[in-house]
Amino acid sequence: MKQSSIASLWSKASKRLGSGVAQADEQTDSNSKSQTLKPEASHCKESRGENLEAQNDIPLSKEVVQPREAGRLKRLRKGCAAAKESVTELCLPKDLEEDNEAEVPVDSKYLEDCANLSVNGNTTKDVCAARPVSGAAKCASDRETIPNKKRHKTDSVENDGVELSAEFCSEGDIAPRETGGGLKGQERGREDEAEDPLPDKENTPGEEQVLKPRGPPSGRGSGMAEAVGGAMEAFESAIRATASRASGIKSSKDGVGAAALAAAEQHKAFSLDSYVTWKAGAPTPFGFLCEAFEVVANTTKRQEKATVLIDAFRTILATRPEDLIAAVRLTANELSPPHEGLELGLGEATLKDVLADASGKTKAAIDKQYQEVGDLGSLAVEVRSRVRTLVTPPPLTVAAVLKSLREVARLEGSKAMNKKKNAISKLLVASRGNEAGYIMRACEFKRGLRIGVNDSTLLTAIAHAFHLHKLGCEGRSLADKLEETAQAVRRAFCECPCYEVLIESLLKHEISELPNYCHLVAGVPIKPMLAKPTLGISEVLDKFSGTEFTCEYKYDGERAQIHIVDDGSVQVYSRNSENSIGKYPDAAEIIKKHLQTDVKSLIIDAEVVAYDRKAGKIKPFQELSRRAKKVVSAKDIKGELCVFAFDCLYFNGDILVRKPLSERQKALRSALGETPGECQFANGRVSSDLMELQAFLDEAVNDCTEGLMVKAMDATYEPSKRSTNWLKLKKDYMTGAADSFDVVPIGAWFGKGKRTGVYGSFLLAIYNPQTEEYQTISKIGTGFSEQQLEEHSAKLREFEIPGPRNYYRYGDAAAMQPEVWFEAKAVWEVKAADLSISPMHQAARGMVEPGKGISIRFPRLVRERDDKDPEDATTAEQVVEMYQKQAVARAHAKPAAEDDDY
DNA sequence: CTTGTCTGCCC
DNA sequence: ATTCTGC
DNA sequence: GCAGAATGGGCAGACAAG
Repeated sequence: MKQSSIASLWSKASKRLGSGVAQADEQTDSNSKSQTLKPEASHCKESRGENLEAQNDIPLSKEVVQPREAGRLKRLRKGCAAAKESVTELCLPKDLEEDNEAEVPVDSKYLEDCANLSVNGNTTKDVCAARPVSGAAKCASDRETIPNKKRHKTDSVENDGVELSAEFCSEGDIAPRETGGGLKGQERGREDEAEDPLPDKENTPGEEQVLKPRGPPSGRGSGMAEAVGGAMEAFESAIRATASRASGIKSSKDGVGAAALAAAEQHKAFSLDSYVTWKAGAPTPFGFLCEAFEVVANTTKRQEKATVLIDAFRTILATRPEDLIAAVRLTANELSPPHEGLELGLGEATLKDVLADASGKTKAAIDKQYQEVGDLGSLAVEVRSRVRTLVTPPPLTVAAVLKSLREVARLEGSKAMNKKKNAISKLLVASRGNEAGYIMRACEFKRGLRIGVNDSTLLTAIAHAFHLHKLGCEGRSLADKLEETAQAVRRAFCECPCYEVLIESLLKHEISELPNYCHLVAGVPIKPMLAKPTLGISEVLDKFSGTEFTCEYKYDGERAQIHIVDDGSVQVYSRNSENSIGKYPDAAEIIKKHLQTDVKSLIIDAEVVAYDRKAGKIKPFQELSRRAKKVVSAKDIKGELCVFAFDCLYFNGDILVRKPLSERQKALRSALGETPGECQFANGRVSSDLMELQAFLDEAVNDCTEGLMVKAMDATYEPSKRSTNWLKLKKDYMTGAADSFDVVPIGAWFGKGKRTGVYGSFLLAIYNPQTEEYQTISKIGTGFSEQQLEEHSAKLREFEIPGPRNYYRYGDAAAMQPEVWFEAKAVWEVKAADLSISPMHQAARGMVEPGKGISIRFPRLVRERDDKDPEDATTAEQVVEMYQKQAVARAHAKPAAEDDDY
């Protein structure tokens, strides 16, 4: 049985159904409606109703849990109550009824997947396969080598294989747990906290005893499903207890001090038994991770979030260390390291389709519910909770979920969307409790998991978990040691941003050896250093007073980290570590051509910019973005470019990241030569004189760049950090220096996540007195404080009209149809960086380019203009004027090569 | 075949 | 990209 | 100040729909 995970069943079913995948898929589609699930049995109704009642008040995450106004909460309740009326049915993919085997979480295919994520020749394979050496880890993992393995496997077959094929109502078991996971659970958590602020070391004894079905399986009956149901309650309570203990920690002003110390104390109370309620060594249940997510999502305290994750990871380390990579991947909300380029290919629209299909509701109904709930995750949980499945597949495991998602990502070709949708439905069908929600969120890569955890927090948790697991809580200054490990792990990840490599190294080797296995190397992109926005030259001088600094042009192109690997090959990586060699083969050639003779390996940081060599001028960003992403031959390349290099991170085996900028600049100049218009060093100047800097900034803007980057000469390169050692200075940050517009909000979209219940974005229009039209110029969604957003939402609600006025001009694409229309009343001042010819927006339509309007780049709200009427809004003519001014400025720019005057 | 929608990734 | 917010 | 989560325009590419 090579692949028996839930996801792989699809392909098996395909084979059964027909000779080819595509054909099978068609059949699946046409059959799916007839595979409708049994309507809920009437005897279940009551309990389900209760369940719903409770659940309505229990959104998945904190954003929804804590609406800022009572009104919003009311709306939410109302929405859910309405939804409750509807009949639901779940349409299962045809093959599911036979999907009753145990999942095999770490099978050979999975190991292959790991191996494919090789970095730098080091595959993950050996490590995945290798057994952890360290003490506690020994107890767990190997089904092959660990003595009690055989028993486990047998159990697993019995439980998963036989029992689950029988029809039974697992929801009955799961439902109360969901209730616990939601609002009631929260209240309970708070009570615990209040009554029992000091943790008792035994960890919620009563509940735990009841809920912990360890030891031999309790017969073939409830099997795995029940075990996991029980387990979820158990680790839920344990995790909550952890969280509430951690919440007692007070942060202190003196740095690492009190908070970290208190947290360190907490770690000593960690008890594996309170978490592990599934079979020792068995695959880590996905529900376990979701429960941790839930608790993490429900606190805003960073320390508390970390503690919960640390406990979860420690548990995995102690029971099934090979699951940690998958758990971390899911927590990081990535399918693979970014440079692997694996994409899910599912977004909001398609996921809503999945929910519509699964619930038997119309898309419109789902839309409406989504609008009220503001989160596809909670929506999925809700949908799943009142659907009864004929057959309940075995519980999901962490490894199986990740594997499924990766398989979804690999699906392509005609009908791919249907296949993807089916695969997701299958996961949803197999989900219990809040799992459906996190499956959904895992699919929303754009938005992330939204539990308040990103790389930085995650890395800390990984570091602490490994430290505690391997080295225990011993030592006098645990907090300091933990912090030390965290720093080492963060640094390792910065230089080698691949969780697979990181975790394997930590599993396989001593923590202290991490730098030997996880370090900067040509061929693996590192996270680029970022800059802080600043409001003006005086702020820059202020921040850098006393330090030497340099100013460089901030070119408006695409960030490119260019690697020369030892074998002479060249790679180009984007700001987000995507491999973009396909888009910039010419940049790679240019760099090759400019290498000095003794360059063996190199990593430079640069901006590639669209360029007109004949005119010797920089072209706008939009030109660059028109390039094909995958150039087949040199003739496909659209437009010339110039590489503006500004940093050097690695040179002939020397890791320069930790050296000061001054030194890195020298290295850069010794590694590369210059040719104007092909390969240049960023135009820079060293000065601390306000007037001189002002002049340089003006020059930069005149030369078609965005402004200046200001960098401390003695600073190291801080990967992925938006450091105050790099400041960016753009004209549009400075009040008065930016283009601003007085615009009229004529429509809006409902907000998601923490903006649930208010509008999330607005459609803005300028006024055209000639045509007497309001013409859209952009949407806007930033620049509001929460309070402003509430106020504006409330005010505009009064101006709501059923449809657009006939004097509104807006694009006819779906994305340009607001969910709500307004009378043209309010006037807002909006700031922007640039104007562009727009395929969507209608401002000054036809006045610059036939059939096209004008739009703005980086729009943000400045303030409301109470003093203006809508007819006083910026006019089409004024927009054209601004656009022309910008175009003329570009036309008059000096050739860039000529100002390289230093 | 063309056209429109969705997604991901640049900024 | 820009911006706001709780820690 | 950090870390996280809201949100923008616009492009290419992949599919779906017609």
